[in-house]
Amino acid sequence: MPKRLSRAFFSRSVHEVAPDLIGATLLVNGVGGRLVEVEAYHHTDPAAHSFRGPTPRNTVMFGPPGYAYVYRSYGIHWCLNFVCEPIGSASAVLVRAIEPTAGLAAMRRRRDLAEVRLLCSGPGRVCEALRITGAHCGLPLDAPPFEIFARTGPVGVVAGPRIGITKAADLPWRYGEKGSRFLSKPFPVAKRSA
DNA sequence: TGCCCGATTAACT
DNA sequence: GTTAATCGGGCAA
Repeated sequence: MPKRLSRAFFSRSVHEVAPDLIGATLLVNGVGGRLVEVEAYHHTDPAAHSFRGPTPRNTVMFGPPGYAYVYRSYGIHWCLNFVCEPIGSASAVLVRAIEPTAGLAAMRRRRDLAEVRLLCSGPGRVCEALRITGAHCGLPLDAPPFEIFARTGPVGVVAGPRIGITKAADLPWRYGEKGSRFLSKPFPVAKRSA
Protein backbone atom coordinates (compact mmCIF):
# COMPACT_ATOMS: atom_id res chain seq x y z
CA MET A 1 0.00 0.00 0.00
CA PRO A 2 1.50 3.36 -1.02
CA LYS A 3 2.41 5.80 1.67
CA ARG A 4 0.36 8.96 2.11
CA LEU A 5 2.32 12.18 1.79
CA SER A 6 2.52 14.06 5.09
CA ARG A 7 2.49 17.80 5.54
CA ALA A 8 6.20 17.49 6.35
CA PHE A 9 6.73 16.33 2.77
CA PHE A 10 5.62 19.75 1.55
CA SER A 11 7.62 21.66 4.16
CA ARG A 12 10.73 21.72 1.99
CA SER A 13 12.09 23.73 -0.91
CA VAL A 14 9.76 23.74 -3.92
CA HIS A 15 12.74 22.52 -5.92
CA GLU A 16 12.88 19.36 -3.82
CA VAL A 17 9.13 18.86 -3.54
CA ALA A 18 8.33 19.42 -7.23
CA PRO A 19 10.53 16.63 -8.67
CA ASP A 20 9.59 14.34 -5.76
CA LEU A 21 5.93 14.71 -6.72
CA ILE A 22 6.47 13.22 -10.18
CA GLY A 23 5.03 9.71 -10.07
CA ALA A 24 2.99 10.40 -6.93
CA THR A 25 -0.74 9.75 -7.06
CA LEU A 26 -3.32 12.52 -6.60
CA LEU A 27 -6.95 11.63 -5.99
CA VAL A 28 -9.89 13.95 -5.36
CA ASN A 29 -12.92 12.04 -4.14
CA GLY A 30 -11.21 8.92 -5.47
CA VAL A 31 -10.72 10.31 -8.98
CA GLY A 32 -7.30 11.13 -10.44
CA GLY A 33 -3.96 9.51 -11.21
CA ARG A 34 -0.18 9.84 -11.37
CA LEU A 35 1.38 13.30 -11.36
CA VAL A 36 3.48 13.56 -14.50
CA GLU A 37 4.03 17.34 -14.78
CA VAL A 38 4.37 20.16 -12.22
CA GLU A 39 5.93 23.61 -12.00
CA ALA A 40 7.66 25.33 -9.06
CA TYR A 41 6.83 28.91 -8.07
CA HIS A 42 9.08 30.52 -5.48
CA HIS A 43 8.17 33.72 -3.64
CA THR A 44 11.29 35.45 -5.00
CA ASP A 45 10.17 34.58 -8.53
CA PRO A 46 8.54 37.44 -10.50
CA ALA A 47 6.17 34.92 -12.10
CA ALA A 48 4.78 33.79 -8.72
CA HIS A 49 1.45 35.17 -7.53
CA SER A 50 3.06 35.77 -4.13
CA PHE A 51 5.95 37.83 -5.52
CA ARG A 52 4.35 41.20 -4.72
CA GLY A 53 3.21 40.26 -1.24
CA PRO A 54 -0.03 39.04 0.34
CA THR A 55 -3.38 39.87 -1.30
CA PRO A 56 -6.87 38.46 -0.81
CA ARG A 57 -6.32 35.98 -3.64
CA ASN A 58 -2.95 34.59 -2.60
CA THR A 59 -3.41 34.51 1.18
CA VAL A 60 -3.26 30.71 1.24
CA MET A 61 0.23 30.78 -0.26
CA PHE A 62 1.45 32.67 2.81
CA GLY A 63 -0.01 30.03 5.14
CA PRO A 64 1.39 26.63 6.16
CA PRO A 65 2.58 24.03 3.63
CA GLY A 66 0.47 21.05 2.64
CA TYR A 67 -2.59 23.07 1.62
CA ALA A 68 -4.29 23.63 -1.73
CA TYR A 69 -4.07 27.01 -3.46
CA VAL A 70 -6.61 27.24 -6.28
CA TYR A 71 -6.99 30.27 -8.53
CA ARG A 72 -8.98 31.15 -11.64
CA SER A 73 -7.03 31.45 -14.83
CA TYR A 74 -8.10 33.68 -17.71
CA GLY A 75 -11.51 33.99 -16.06
CA ILE A 76 -12.34 30.52 -17.35
CA HIS A 77 -10.25 27.74 -15.84
CA TRP A 78 -9.15 26.66 -12.37
CA CYS A 79 -5.54 25.81 -11.51
CA LEU A 80 -4.41 23.70 -8.52
CA ASN A 81 -1.27 24.35 -6.49
CA PHE A 82 0.29 22.70 -3.44
CA VAL A 83 1.67 25.20 -0.91
CA CYS A 84 5.28 24.30 0.03
CA GLU A 85 8.19 25.36 2.25
CA PRO A 86 7.99 26.65 5.83
CA ILE A 87 5.03 28.89 6.64
CA GLY A 88 5.34 32.38 5.23
CA SER A 89 7.68 31.58 2.35
CA ALA A 90 4.71 31.71 -0.02
CA SER A 91 5.97 29.16 -2.49
CA ALA A 92 3.92 26.53 -4.30
CA VAL A 93 3.89 23.81 -6.92
CA LEU A 94 1.41 24.00 -9.81
CA VAL A 95 -0.17 20.72 -10.93
CA ARG A 96 0.01 20.74 -14.73
CA ALA A 97 -0.72 17.19 -15.86
CA ILE A 98 -1.83 13.79 -14.59
CA GLU A 99 -1.80 10.31 -16.05
CA PRO A 100 -5.39 9.18 -15.40
CA THR A 101 -5.61 5.95 -13.40
CA ALA A 102 -8.74 6.19 -11.23
CA GLY A 103 -12.28 7.22 -12.12
CA LEU A 104 -11.77 7.28 -15.87
CA ALA A 105 -15.50 7.20 -16.60
CA ALA A 106 -16.18 10.16 -14.32
CA MET A 107 -13.36 12.18 -15.90
CA ARG A 108 -14.55 11.43 -19.43
CA ARG A 109 -18.03 12.59 -18.45
CA ARG A 110 -16.84 15.79 -16.83
CA ARG A 111 -14.58 16.65 -19.74
CA ASP A 112 -17.01 15.38 -22.39
CA LEU A 113 -14.02 13.69 -23.99
CA ALA A 114 -13.13 10.09 -24.76
CA GLU A 115 -9.41 10.54 -25.43
CA VAL A 116 -7.62 9.55 -22.21
CA ARG A 117 -4.36 11.19 -23.20
CA LEU A 118 -6.01 14.63 -23.15
CA LEU A 119 -8.18 14.20 -20.05
CA CYS A 120 -5.69 15.78 -17.63
CA SER A 121 -2.91 17.13 -19.88
CA GLY A 122 -2.94 20.74 -18.69
CA PRO A 123 -3.66 22.62 -15.46
CA GLY A 124 -7.17 23.65 -16.47
CA ARG A 125 -7.94 20.17 -17.75
CA VAL A 126 -6.79 18.57 -14.48
CA CYS A 127 -9.17 20.74 -12.48
CA GLU A 128 -12.09 20.05 -14.80
CA ALA A 129 -11.49 16.27 -14.73
CA LEU A 130 -11.01 16.16 -10.93
CA ARG A 131 -13.73 18.77 -10.42
CA ILE A 132 -11.48 21.12 -8.48
CA THR A 133 -12.78 24.68 -7.99
CA GLY A 134 -12.21 27.71 -5.80
CA ALA A 135 -14.12 25.83 -3.10
CA HIS A 136 -11.01 23.67 -2.63
CA CYS A 137 -8.73 26.66 -2.01
CA GLY A 138 -7.31 26.51 1.51
CA LEU A 139 -8.16 22.85 2.14
CA PRO A 140 -5.49 20.55 3.62
CA LEU A 141 -4.00 18.00 1.23
CA ASP A 142 -3.90 15.19 3.80
CA ALA A 143 -7.65 15.08 4.35
CA PRO A 144 -10.74 14.41 2.21
CA PRO A 145 -11.51 15.06 -0.55
CA PHE A 146 -7.75 14.95 -1.23
CA GLU A 147 -5.53 11.88 -1.12
CA ILE A 148 -1.89 12.03 -2.20
CA PHE A 149 0.32 8.94 -2.21
CA ALA A 150 4.09 8.79 -2.64
CA ARG A 151 5.42 7.11 -5.74
CA THR A 152 6.21 3.45 -5.32
CA GLY A 153 9.17 3.03 -7.65
CA PRO A 154 11.92 4.90 -9.47
CA VAL A 155 10.83 7.56 -11.96
CA GLY A 156 12.75 9.44 -14.64
CA VAL A 157 12.36 13.18 -14.04
CA VAL A 158 13.22 15.87 -16.57
CA ALA A 159 13.25 19.67 -16.11
CA GLY A 160 12.69 22.55 -18.49
CA PRO A 161 11.31 26.09 -18.85
CA ARG A 162 7.82 26.75 -17.52
CA ILE A 163 4.80 27.11 -19.80
CA GLY A 164 2.68 30.16 -20.51
CA ILE A 165 4.52 32.79 -18.50
CA THR A 166 6.26 35.95 -19.63
CA LYS A 167 8.22 36.82 -16.47
CA ALA A 168 11.28 34.72 -15.62
CA ALA A 169 10.33 32.52 -18.56
CA ASP A 170 13.85 31.12 -18.84
CA LEU A 171 13.97 29.45 -15.42
CA PRO A 172 13.90 25.62 -15.79
CA TRP A 173 11.37 25.08 -13.04
CA ARG A 174 8.99 22.76 -14.89
CA TYR A 175 9.38 19.11 -13.93
CA GLY A 176 7.94 16.09 -15.70
CA GLU A 177 8.15 12.35 -16.07
CA LYS A 178 10.56 11.44 -18.80
CA GLY A 179 8.78 10.01 -21.82
CA SER A 180 5.24 10.39 -20.46
CA ARG A 181 2.47 10.54 -23.08
CA PHE A 182 0.34 12.63 -20.73
CA LEU A 183 2.37 15.86 -20.59
CA SER A 184 0.66 19.14 -21.53
CA LYS A 185 3.60 19.74 -23.90
CA PRO A 186 6.79 17.84 -24.61
CA PHE A 187 9.96 18.94 -22.87
CA PRO A 188 12.54 20.56 -25.16
CA VAL A 189 15.00 18.04 -26.52
CA ALA A 190 18.43 18.50 -25.01
CA LYS A 191 20.69 20.09 -27.58
CA ARG A 192 24.19 18.99 -28.25
CA SER A 193 26.72 21.74 -27.71
CA ALA A 194 28.13 23.23 -30.89
C1' DT B 1 -13.50 53.54 -11.01
C1' DG B 2 -11.07 52.16 -15.14
C1' DC B 3 -7.82 49.61 -17.57
C1' DC B 4 -4.67 45.99 -18.76
C1' DC B 5 -3.50 41.44 -18.77
C1' DG B 6 -2.89 36.65 -17.42
C1' DA B 7 0.71 29.91 -14.28
C1' DT B 8 -5.40 28.39 -20.53
C1' DT B 9 -7.99 25.92 -23.85
C1' DA B 10 -10.36 24.76 -28.05
C1' DA B 11 -11.41 25.83 -32.46
C1' DC B 12 -9.95 27.91 -36.26
C1' DT B 13 -6.86 28.76 -40.96
C1' DG C 1 0.37 29.02 -36.34
C1' DT C 2 -3.45 32.24 -34.82
C1' DT C 3 -7.33 33.81 -32.12
C1' DA C 4 -11.66 34.19 -29.46
C1' DA C 5 -13.72 33.25 -25.10
C1' DT C 6 -14.23 35.48 -20.52
C1' DC C 7 -13.43 37.88 -15.96
C1' DG C 8 -11.12 38.78 -11.56
C1' DG C 9 -6.83 40.75 -9.64
C1' DG C 10 -3.78 44.42 -9.12
C1' DC C 11 -2.38 48.92 -9.86
C1' DA C 12 -2.83 53.74 -11.55
C1' DA C 13 -5.64 57.75 -11.30
